[in-house]
Amino acid sequence: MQTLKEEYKKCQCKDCVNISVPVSVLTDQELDLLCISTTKVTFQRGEKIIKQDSFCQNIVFIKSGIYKIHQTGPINRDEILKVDKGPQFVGIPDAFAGKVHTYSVSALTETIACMIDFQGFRDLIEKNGKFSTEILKTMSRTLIEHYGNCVNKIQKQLTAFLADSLLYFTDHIYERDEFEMPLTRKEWGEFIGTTRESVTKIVHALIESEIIEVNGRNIRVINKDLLQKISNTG
DNA sequence: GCATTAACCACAG
DNA sequence: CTGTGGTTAATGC
Repeated sequence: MQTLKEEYKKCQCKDCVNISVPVSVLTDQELDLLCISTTKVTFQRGEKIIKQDSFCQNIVFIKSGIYKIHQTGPINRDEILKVDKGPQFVGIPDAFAGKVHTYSVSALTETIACMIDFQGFRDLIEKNGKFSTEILKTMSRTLIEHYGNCVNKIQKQLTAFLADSLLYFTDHIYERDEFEMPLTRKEWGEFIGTTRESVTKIVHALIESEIIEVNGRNIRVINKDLLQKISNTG
């Protein structure tokens, strides 16, 4: 019987440095429930955290690391729907919508993920209204983001949308103007809905215009104002 | 018509 | 995995 007690002792959710807003409103008892339902796993770049078309058993809290959410479409082509970094929940919509994952989540850098058993998670949703509200808030935010992103993608020309992606990496992901692009050219193309060849060509045009400097995976934005302008003017 | 945008293809580091 | 160049199709003056 020491097992259960040990489990409780080992519970780290309470002291997690990446604790999310929803989890911060849980009671001690509920935190224990969360811990029992959670297993921490580390993923290397390229490894799938959630696999499209697989049985949906848990939702995932990305503790740290950069990941992509991607879906294989009807013509066997992968489209990257979102790139983001922890801390963040992923996979919640699938878990509540059906039994099967409709998209994959893969690590782009080393990623620490907390795999949370769906039953346990659902118990918390049903038990704690404040927790549910916070989860609903984060889900709403990402949904609105997706709407905006979708319209951008359709209306903007490629150069503008690629500029968007650069600004997304500098301002949101890395919060600095020089960074190491976690996507290959092919993935970058999948991210903005184009081919790797087009990415190469546009990137070169931006280098020519002295808007960015590129050294392999290393990218440095040197004229953000102009980049912003390109992003705005379709 | 002519120019621009971007996909597709093939070949080469 | 990337870069390059040629070709092709669609769209817009």
